[in-house]
Amino acid sequence: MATAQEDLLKIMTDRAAPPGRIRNIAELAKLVGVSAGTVSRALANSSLVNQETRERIQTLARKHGFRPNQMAKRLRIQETKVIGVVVPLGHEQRQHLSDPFFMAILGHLADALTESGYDIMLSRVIPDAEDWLERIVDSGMLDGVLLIGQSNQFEAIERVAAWYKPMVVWGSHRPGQVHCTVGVDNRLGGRLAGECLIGQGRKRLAFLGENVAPELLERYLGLCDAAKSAGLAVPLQLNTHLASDIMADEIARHIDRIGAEVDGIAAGSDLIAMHAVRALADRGIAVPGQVSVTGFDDLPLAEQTIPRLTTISQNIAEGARAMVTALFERIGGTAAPSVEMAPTLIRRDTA
Amino acid sequence: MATAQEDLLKIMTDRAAPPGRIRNIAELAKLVGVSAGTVSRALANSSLVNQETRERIQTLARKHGFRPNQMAKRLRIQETKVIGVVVPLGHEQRQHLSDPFFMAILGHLADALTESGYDIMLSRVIPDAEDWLERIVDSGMLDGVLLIGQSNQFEAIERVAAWYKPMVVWGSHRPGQVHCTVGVDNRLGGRLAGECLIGQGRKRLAFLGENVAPELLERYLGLCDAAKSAGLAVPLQLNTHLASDIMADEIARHIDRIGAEVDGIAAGSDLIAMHAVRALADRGIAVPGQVSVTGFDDLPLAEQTIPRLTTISQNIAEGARAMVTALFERIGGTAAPSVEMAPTLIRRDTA
DNA sequence: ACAGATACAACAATCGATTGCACATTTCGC
DNA sequence: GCGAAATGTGCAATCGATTGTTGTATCTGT
Repeated sequence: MATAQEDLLKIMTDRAAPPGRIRNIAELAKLVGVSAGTVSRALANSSLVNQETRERIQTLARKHGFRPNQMAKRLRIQETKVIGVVVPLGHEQRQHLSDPFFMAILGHLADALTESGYDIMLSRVIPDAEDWLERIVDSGMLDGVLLIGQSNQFEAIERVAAWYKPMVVWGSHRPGQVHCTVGVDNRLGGRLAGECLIGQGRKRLAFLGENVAPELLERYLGLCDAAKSAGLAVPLQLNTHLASDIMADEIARHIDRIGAEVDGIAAGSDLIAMHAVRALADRGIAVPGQVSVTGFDDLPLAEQTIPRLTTISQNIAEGARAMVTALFERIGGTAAPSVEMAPTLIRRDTA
Repeated sequence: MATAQEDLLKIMTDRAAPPGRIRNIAELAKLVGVSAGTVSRALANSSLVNQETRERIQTLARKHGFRPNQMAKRLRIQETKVIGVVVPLGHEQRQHLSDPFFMAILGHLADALTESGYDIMLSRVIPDAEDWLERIVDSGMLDGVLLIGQSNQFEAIERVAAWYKPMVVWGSHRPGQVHCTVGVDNRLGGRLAGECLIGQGRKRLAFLGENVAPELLERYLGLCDAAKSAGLAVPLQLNTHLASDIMADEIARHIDRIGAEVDGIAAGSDLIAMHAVRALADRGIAVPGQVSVTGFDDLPLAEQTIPRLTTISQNIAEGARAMVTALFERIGGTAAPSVEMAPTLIRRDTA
């Protein structure tokens, strides 16, 4: 006696396999009256099989809604047409995948990859295990890997890059590194931000961000460069987490604490800048009247805030294209080099 | 004589397979001196194989950095542990994957799915071919599918849902539909927005959005309900595209055209609302002084704009969880029903 | 009419893992 | 010391497609 649950399951299973449904090439072959090999070739439109038979097979396949199993195909072909897009969250486990910078670049990557017939496998990895990257790269499911950000995993990335070539990383390029990166010159970017602030007559600078991820560290160093050139004191370094929910509070506390000590803030990202502007506005501090603020990234939303964000542009679209191009070259066997793009200052309303 | 290119290729290939590298279970088996089956069981930590042998195999595997090919495993197991997350862009081909609403929900889905040990395959589909969804569902690569939005593909979704059960869709629920949706009551949401505007004394309402996707249409109808109840004229329906770059211009033009005719704007999404506020501010029209604006979605950034957006909250996090829960039930064989969540008004600064 | 070329299609190996079944070796009870 | 149970391992089939090789008609030219 079947239970209601079993009945339901049965119904669902039956539906999932309606009477005429063909599950694999062998079944279709039997139906048509040819061998599996011929069906395979026919579906691939190979000229090795008679035009007439080919069409007969194709229409029958269409009629029954048959599509060859990709898993099997890819196992055989040894090519998956899947690219892994990975966000390592080493130092910042609470950072969310919905981080706007990540999402912006993911969008462009998705566009570029789908156009080339690749699928995207998304992983948000918290590198708890030592071999997190090896596990991804070695899974046999991916033709290549794109890493968004280096986090604090520089060594792990280098280790894998030594033998796994089809991998491109968004981030900073250190001299002598093995892995292929695409990114902007973060130090120059930081310097541009600093020069912009200094150009507005700001003298007491601060950097709002963190110093674990190499990218952000470099931005801070660039800011220091600018301050030094102008004969100003070393800018403050204020740490914030990158998870959007706690970031707001942290920034608010920073603002409360530093108060009038600072008149120019270079934020590590647009998101951080937005929170800072928000916190300043809440306290009646005019931006850019009393304090100037710069962002970093030039996300689409930097233009939509009120006031509009002055920021350092990363040209994310171009960066994504560069990553994909480099990756394809590497999949093809060419040792594509790293790309470093020049950041530009986008002057809007906050500085 | 090898060319430089070939040399490079050779070097890279060699590196990709360092001397001691094990490529499959058979090789490892030979190395250990047991059969492939035993290795497979050992790596799965099966108690069927002697503790000692098991450990020997495991340490050897670790030493050589061997990891079984997932593609082969999944083909055999008939379970992929991959969920497809698909954005159909039927009526709005230019809409970008980086649409903030999509990104927000994707982030939460990614969190929920990775926690349960599933990978995510991302597809941004422009449904040109009739059978786009069949192709995805039938690829044999996915254990289940999550669709973000129905676009104008209601029929295609219904057709597939008739036989493919492990699929959950974010969107509106029409009476009698087969496919399982999770979403808010969009009509009620529209009504709430309308009531909010009317409560501020607004009398000449407009809806900014489009009327092709069922979700947005329902929001407009809800707004109409509110207007009718209050004895006001039928609200204007102003179409905009959803691609962020053209949206800005379109909205600006709408604002220029309707000018003083309208004093309350219910936007179809937070993004649209932000652009509207921006356009109004650019023209010196005070928000909410002269015109009130409501958004829809309650994205994280709705709270970060200045002024903060008054909006209808979708509770995206909860929605994402509901989608994943329903999907898992369906994968397990239970016919999980649709979920309709209640939207709530979040009163901030723009209305 | 016959050697040789051409066109199709079947056969079987292969991709790399999993797993039911059979078989061999201990271990144990009595 | 013998049969039964327990334990551990190997063999071979299987998942579903692709593709090199082989084999058989059919066709071409002379």
